[in-house]
Formats: sequence, C-alpha cells, structure tokens
Amino acid sequence: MELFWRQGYESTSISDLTSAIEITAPSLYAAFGDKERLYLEAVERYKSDLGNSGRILAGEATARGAIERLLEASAIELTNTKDHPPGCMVVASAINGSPQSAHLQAALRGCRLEAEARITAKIKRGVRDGELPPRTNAAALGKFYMTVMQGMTIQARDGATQKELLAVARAAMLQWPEFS
Amino acid sequence: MELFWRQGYESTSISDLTSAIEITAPSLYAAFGDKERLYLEAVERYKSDLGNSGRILAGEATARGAIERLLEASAIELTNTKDHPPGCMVVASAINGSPQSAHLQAALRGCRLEAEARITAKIKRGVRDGELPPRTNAAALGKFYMTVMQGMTIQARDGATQKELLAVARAAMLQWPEFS
DNA sequence: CCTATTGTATAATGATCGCTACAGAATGAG
DNA sequence: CTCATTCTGTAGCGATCATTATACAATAGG
Repeated sequence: MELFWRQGYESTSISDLTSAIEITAPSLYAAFGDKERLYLEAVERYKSDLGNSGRILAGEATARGAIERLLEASAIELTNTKDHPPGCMVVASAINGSPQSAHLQAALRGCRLEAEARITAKIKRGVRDGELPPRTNAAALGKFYMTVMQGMTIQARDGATQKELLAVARAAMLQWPEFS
Repeated sequence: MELFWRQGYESTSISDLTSAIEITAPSLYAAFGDKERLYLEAVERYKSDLGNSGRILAGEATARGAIERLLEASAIELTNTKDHPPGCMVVASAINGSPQSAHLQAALRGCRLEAEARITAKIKRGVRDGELPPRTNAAALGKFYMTVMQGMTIQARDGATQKELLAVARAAMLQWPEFS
C-alpha cells in the first residue's frame, strides 16, 4: 500500500512489491491474484482505515463541524510522513497513467467523486436542518471544500507542514455561509 | 508535451512519443537528447506558454485583482479539454513516480514552489502598498490560494466543468482579507 | 561528377516489465 | 510410514522498456 501510495500504480513494479513484502513473485500472485487486484485491495484498505472521511463526517452533528473536522483531520494526516507517505493515496496514486490502466484511473476517480458526494450530502442535510441558509448551493460548497482538500495533497507532497495546512483549513472555513 | 501532460512522465514511453510525433527513435534522440531532457523541454514550453501564471500576476495592478484573475484563468484553462489535457501539467505529470525519477519530481516541485512564491510576493506587495491590512499573513494567504488552484487540477481531471471551477474560484475569493 | 555531411530507418542492445511453469520442500491425513 | 496437498523458490516466459550501432538515403560543396 505504501509503495503504491508513494510511487503510484504504474511506477510501482512487482519487483518493488516482492522485495518490500519479502515474498517471491509466485507467492504474491497466489495471495493477491495480479498487480491490479493487489492495488485495488490496497486502495480498499486505505479507504477503510486511513482515508476514511465518511467516519469523520458521520461523527459530527453539524455540517459546519463536520467540514471543519474533516479539513483539520486532513491537514494532520496528509502531512503525517512518520507513519506513511504524504498526501492522499486516492488522489495521488492514479492521477495519471497510460491508457492501459484507464479503468483503474476511472475507479479511483469514482472514489474521489463518492467522497465529494458524501461532503455535499452532509451540507444538504445542514441546509434541510436549518443550519445553513435555505438558498445555499450545497454542491458548489461541497466542491469547494473537496478542492481545498485535494489541493492539500499536492501541498503535503511538496513538503507543506501540518501547521501550514491547518492554516489553509482555517482559511477555507472563513467563507462558510452564515445567515446575514 | 500533451502525452507527458496526460499520462505523466514515467507512464509515457518513447514508443508513445515517436508514434505521436511520427518520427523514429533515433531522430527523437538526435533532436532531444533523451527522454528526461525531452520532458524538461516540454515542461519549459508549458510554463512559458500555457501555464504562465507570472504573466497574469504581473498584468494586474492590485493583489486582489491578480489572484482573482489567476483563479479565473485557471478555472478556464484547466478545464479546456478541447485544446489539451485537463489540469495543470506541472501538478499532474510528476506527482508520483519511482525513485529513479526522484530528481524530476523534485524539479517539478520546484516549479510549484516558485509559482506559490510569486503569488505570495504579489500579496506581500499588496500589503506594503496598503491594499491589504498590515497584519496579513501573506505566506499563509498565498498557500491557501495555491492549494485551491492545485485542487482545481484534480477536479478538472475528474471532469469538473469550467462553470463549476469558476464557482470554486469565487468561493475562494470570499475570504479575501478586508479592512474591518 | 565525387565526396563529405546530414538525417533517417532498420534492427538489435541489455534491462526490466508482469506473469507463470515447474521442481522441490514442507505439511497434514490415513 | 505413504501419499496427497500446499506452499515456496528458481528459472524463464514473451513483451516492452530506453537507448544506440550500423547501414542507407538524401543533400550540399567543390
């Protein structure tokens, strides 16, 4: 998972993987099928563990609190280079590639769109509950915060610190729609 | 340039390039040296032409106008899939890769840091000229807008429309610091 | 015309790609 | 013990990687 995360799908070779896991190629193929299935399994593990944005969204009562907490958690985890590569695996590991892996790129795009949809849904619920002004454009607001989070991955890859990304998160929260 | 842009450095093969340019491998090597130099040349061309953020920043009098214009131009150009691949080549073409191309990844990171420094410099000038409050944190503000622009690349790759990214740009401008 | 130079194309270099056939070792059942 | 099964490791598959040696064609100078 960490190799795919850091290097991307196509730039990670079976040889990289076997020497990292310290098993031979036939064992890897017996255990995981092929490179593509191993990658998808790694992505699933990432999503259910480290990149679990749904859990954070569900754990907060208000939409504002959820987004705030999500941005904060992103700033912290994306820059945590002690435990894993920087940035988000779903954003960084298949953002480019040859036409041969187009379906994998599409699958990862699906993950990103799902994450954005969860954010938008949380905002919509906030509008319905009267937390946000009725005329709030939930989709546009969700896309804005998703854009900031995705930008954080590039920033983290380029060496931005946790402190810096927390400041970015705070800046993004400044334009949260209020009743006026 | 478009192949590197869409597929990334490592996922683009010499064979991809020769068949796209319609020359043979020896001609490509005679003209460009090797794959790495061809890539760097393509990046230089991109920066001086399509990805020229410095020109936009210099063309606006105020910092606010410059950032506004830069975000708008980004939203338009990053989603212009008629003339070229979506997203920013500097962001997308070497964000991952094997250790063998680590120096290229570092070079592209340098491009991104330079772009952010230009934004921050423009904001600093705005503070000095009294356009912005004296206690404005220019570096943090610049990083915020750079983060939004970098996020736009991921969004454009995932199919976000020009209209949607223009809305993201407007949302980002809502938190521009004002004298209060 | 001859020759020197430039540019192209063919074809092959060693290396590595993802993947697997096959042989041997370990394990468990009867 | 014997036998069947499951694993692991070696070795190699054809394909493709980036790169280049070599032969040939075109062009230009004298």
